[in-house]
Amino acid sequence: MRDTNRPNLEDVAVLAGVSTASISRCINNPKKVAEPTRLRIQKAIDSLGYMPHFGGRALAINRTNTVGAIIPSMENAVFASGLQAFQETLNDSKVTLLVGSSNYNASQEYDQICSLLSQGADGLLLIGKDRPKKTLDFLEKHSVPHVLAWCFGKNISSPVVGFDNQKAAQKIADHVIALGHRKLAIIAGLREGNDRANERIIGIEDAQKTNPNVELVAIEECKYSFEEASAALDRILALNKNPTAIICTSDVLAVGAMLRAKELGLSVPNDISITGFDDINLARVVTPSLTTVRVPQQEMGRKAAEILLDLINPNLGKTAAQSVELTTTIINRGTLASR
Amino acid sequence: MRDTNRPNLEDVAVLAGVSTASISRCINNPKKVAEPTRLRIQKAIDSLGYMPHFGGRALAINRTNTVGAIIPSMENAVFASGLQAFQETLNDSKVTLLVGSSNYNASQEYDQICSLLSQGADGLLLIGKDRPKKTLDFLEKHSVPHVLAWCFGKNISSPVVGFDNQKAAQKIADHVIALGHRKLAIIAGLREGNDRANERIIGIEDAQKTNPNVELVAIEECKYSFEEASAALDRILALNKNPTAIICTSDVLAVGAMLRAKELGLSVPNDISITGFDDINLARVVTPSLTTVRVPQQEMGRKAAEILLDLINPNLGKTAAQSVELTTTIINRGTLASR
DNA sequence: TTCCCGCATGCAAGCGCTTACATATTTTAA
DNA sequence: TTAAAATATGTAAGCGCTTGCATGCGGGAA
Repeated sequence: MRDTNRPNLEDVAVLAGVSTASISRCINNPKKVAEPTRLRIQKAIDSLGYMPHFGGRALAINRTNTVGAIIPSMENAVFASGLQAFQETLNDSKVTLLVGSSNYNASQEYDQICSLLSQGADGLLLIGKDRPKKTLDFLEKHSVPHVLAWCFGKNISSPVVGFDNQKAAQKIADHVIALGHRKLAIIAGLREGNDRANERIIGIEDAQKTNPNVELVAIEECKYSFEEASAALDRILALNKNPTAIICTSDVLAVGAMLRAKELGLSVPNDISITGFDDINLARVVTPSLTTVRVPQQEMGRKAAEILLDLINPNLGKTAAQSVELTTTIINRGTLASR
Repeated sequence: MRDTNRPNLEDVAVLAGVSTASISRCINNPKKVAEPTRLRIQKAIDSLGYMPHFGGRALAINRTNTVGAIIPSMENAVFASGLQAFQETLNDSKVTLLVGSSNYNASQEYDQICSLLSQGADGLLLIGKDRPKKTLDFLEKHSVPHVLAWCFGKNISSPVVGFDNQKAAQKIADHVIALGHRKLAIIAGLREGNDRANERIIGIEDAQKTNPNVELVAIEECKYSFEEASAALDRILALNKNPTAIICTSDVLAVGAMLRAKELGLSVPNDISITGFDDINLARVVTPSLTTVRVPQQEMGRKAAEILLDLINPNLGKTAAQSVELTTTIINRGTLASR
């Protein structure tokens, strides 16, 4: 079904009085075509407003210069700036980014993977390292170039760029404990299919275990929204165990808890300390501002792009794509007091 | 260059013992193929892990079932939930979304448009209505189906779904004035190439003009970041004109100003009132929470998707794609006091 | 029995682009 | 001046998929 509206190589060729091959060369490898011809071709292209047809090219070279990223959610800004950096780095190499979101759901992620690959994605950025065998097999079977981000670990067969969630969580918990807190509670994202949430919880538990006089009075899981975090705080308080600090595995949760604490007339951090995770914009804005864990978002995005590009372009002697571990930093602000 | 890794229709056809045509039909129009055959084909597809090749299909039907959206920025959450709704609505129709960002820059937007169309986008979502003639001509020349969002207006040749920024800004300004404020200042985004910022300023000016005893002491433009808004507030205060209310054309700016006011020991809203625009998450979180203008983000996203889908699928007698005007609401919270 | 109709399937062209190979032209070296 | 090499351009096949048309088959009506 020829689209008469859209000019194709043929049209340009006729107008420029050369063959389609020359046009193609002129576009992809200008030095292979003589100067005067190139000028003539360029003029024809401009006057027709010609744009190469993506599908045609994809078919011919079996490559799309497109990669996909599947993030759990676009809602909270957790992945935004990492993704932005990812995209910018790709753009520098003229690679386009396709974004999908999985809604923290493994089967939706699987569907998105299929969809993005059908779309022709040459490679994929995925968040986290735990996924169902089905997904893993699929990636393997089709030998899909991919990078995992927002996590780290040995013995992962895919290249990874991120940080050790468990250690990072342990670090902030240790910090809280060092300040004298002895009764802690956790508000975390749903662990199901979310290794980051899971590892962060484990990290906090690790910290508790190495300090026998520290008690972990509650672990509440909920979705990443203010409302759910509010409710989680209510549940924790209803236990009457009086934790002095709530360690949240995400800033969104921490802020939700803060909002609720304020409603209840509890002072943060005097009555109760709260810590976050991620250091998104929100953290700077609440009062008092949130003590949290800064995650190297931009660096992850950039690095992940570099690795993925390496993976896709069987490279000019460049070093093979390597996993990289980045570090997190505790950002001390106003929601964590000593006891 | 045959990719031997990836199975194609031929492979499936051989395995299932039918022709490629049947496979194709089975995928696109299952009822055209007999039950037993379909089962056989399905089995072959599954066992091979076959996925249709996007480029091949795009070439054959001249359609990609992909649309592009170009938003000014991913940074602040201004467009996030609108985009999310847009995407979800598209997904329901099995259409994929490609996202680009223009960085509030007309020429970057132009490049993105080219890039997305090259990628085969069947249609485009664009933010705002003012753009250079070059861009307009391009869209026209290639008769690109597109929808504009986040704005409204008569005499726009493209379908639009959004609200009247000028009226909305006038409304909040009127509201501020009705509360007794007589000296106002504005912190706005950069007008250059940003019709929303521009119209919002004009709307505030309109309100001022119809109230002769109201003075507009300063209009400061800056980028959408806390830091820039802080600086803008400093510049306004340095004028020593003592405005009692700062009307900001975005929540990000308002929050930036609030943060700075707090640093300066100014109480909001007692010493100075501040209003925002957009009603993003941030607005609920600051203390006091931000009085702002709620923008029907989700509805815009959804509607825009519906219209775009209409435009792309020359439709089954459905009504032609129509512009729709949505309304904004003033959300009274804690940063606006009466005088 | 004959004829026709509808259904399931196959055949093959063509969508726009790239590229190996062939051909024509120019440059260089001897 | 001539042969060889380098350069510029054209020819045509093929990438994977869809679809109009042709074919074959079985069942009902006459």
